[in-house]
Amino acid sequence: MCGVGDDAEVGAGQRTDDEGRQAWLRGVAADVARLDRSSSAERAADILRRSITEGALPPGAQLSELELTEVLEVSRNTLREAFRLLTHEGLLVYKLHRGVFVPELDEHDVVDLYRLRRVLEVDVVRRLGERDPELPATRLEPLLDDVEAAEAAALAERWPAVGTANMRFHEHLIGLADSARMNAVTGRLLAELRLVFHVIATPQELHEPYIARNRGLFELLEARKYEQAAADLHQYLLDSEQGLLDAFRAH
Amino acid sequence: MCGVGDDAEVGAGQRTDDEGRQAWLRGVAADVARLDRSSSAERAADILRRSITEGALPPGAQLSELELTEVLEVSRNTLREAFRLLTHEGLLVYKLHRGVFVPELDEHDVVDLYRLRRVLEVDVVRRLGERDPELPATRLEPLLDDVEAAEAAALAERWPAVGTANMRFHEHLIGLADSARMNAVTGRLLAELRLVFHVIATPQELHEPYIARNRGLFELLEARKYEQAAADLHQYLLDSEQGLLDAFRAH
DNA sequence: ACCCTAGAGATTGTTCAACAATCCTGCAAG
DNA sequence: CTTGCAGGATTGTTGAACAATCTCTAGGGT
Repeated sequence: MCGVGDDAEVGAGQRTDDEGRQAWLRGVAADVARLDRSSSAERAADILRRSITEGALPPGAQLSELELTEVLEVSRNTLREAFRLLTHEGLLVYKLHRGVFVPELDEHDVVDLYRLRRVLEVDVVRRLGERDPELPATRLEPLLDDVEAAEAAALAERWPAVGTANMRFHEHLIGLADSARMNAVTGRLLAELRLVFHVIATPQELHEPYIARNRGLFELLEARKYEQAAADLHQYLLDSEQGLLDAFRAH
Repeated sequence: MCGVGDDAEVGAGQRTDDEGRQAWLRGVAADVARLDRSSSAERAADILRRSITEGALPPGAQLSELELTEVLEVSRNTLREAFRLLTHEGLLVYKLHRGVFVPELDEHDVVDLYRLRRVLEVDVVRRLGERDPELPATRLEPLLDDVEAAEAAALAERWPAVGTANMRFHEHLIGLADSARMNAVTGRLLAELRLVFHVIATPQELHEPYIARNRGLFELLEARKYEQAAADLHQYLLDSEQGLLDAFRAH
């Protein structure tokens, strides 16, 4: 999920026939990379990642090496490699000679995370207008999918699912910039944010207001009103930050 | 260098006597942390990091496990842990079942890196004006130190040293935002950029023009002309990017 | 009753040796 | 020229062992 297929980057720009072939090649390459990845360590990391992001391992929890080697059926060395992977995604922290823990983020971290979010997301949207080939409509499709997924999950009152759909929306938003490094930063950023969500008791109030705002944002992008979209997004993120901080102070 | 002493953050603001003591305590704590940290793995990573940033290990080079365990006198597992550390700093890349390599960045990467640089640095400078307590003059001292270091190194015609001083300048610039995550992102970003410098044959033309511009930037900050500083910095980074790309195309 | 110190037990940090899986090289066959 | 197949080298993973450090508890001193 983090840095597997980043080095493909084919230098496009040929006949449409070749382009189709290139796309197919990239697809296959991505599939292969997904199958034969570092296996044990990454597989263990995948399981732990899900446990953390889904809240099974709450912030503050310690991860015992001995215990997890038995559960995950990997050796201690491999497990420690998985720990390192997650550490650099911000999902675990090492305390020397004491072990690994799920980090406990505080209000200061929320402010820090949103500072970075605002800078990146607002800039991406604002500069969408200056792109050389006008943004093709197909690029916006993933965003629409996320909006609709959030709306559907809200109808079913599955609020955690709403949260992940909202996050995917912002991930895809950053993706429009075609910047591998922005994607990486955003990936880690949202992972940390997810950590914050789990100490909040009321997921509904936290996520529900932003379903409609995401759709509004999508429509502005579709209409190519990038400046207004950027302004909206800026206020959106300020509100979201404030909501999180308020929920935090309610312990 | 990446995630060791991030959790210190002493809540400053006392009498000058206490402040001196606090600073001293922090210094000692940092030294201790530097000594007894994860030891083997981080120590090995330090050596490798220097070898890479100083160009002894050029982009494209493969790092053999067997060879390095003998040179660094650590076990293979510890060495692999060091590899992981450097991988997430962007100084190494893993290729499954093939080993670790010093990444070879291309023009596309340069564009990507500068895209992110511009967003972050320009935003930091622009928002310096809105801070609650006006920026104390002492916060700018590290920047002045870097400017003077670059000027001194230029007089001695030590161009690589000029490059590192310039980078420190930008690192300290980002530091003014007091954002742990921006600092982390910038650290990795500049490390990757340093990688690019090593494939360039002419360090002088690359670094010299920016010594004076750094001083100009510093003076604008000192005069609290943040908007103009941001505009200057934006153009500065565009020029720097163009210079790098030109040097690149000269093979 | 309180503080400090020492030591036992548990956990992590590191090393070593071995085996399995995969990649690269060169060569022979079609 | 391409394809298929050894053989050697390198990486991926394991398990056991020992050293270093932390935590917790019990005991002595004030």
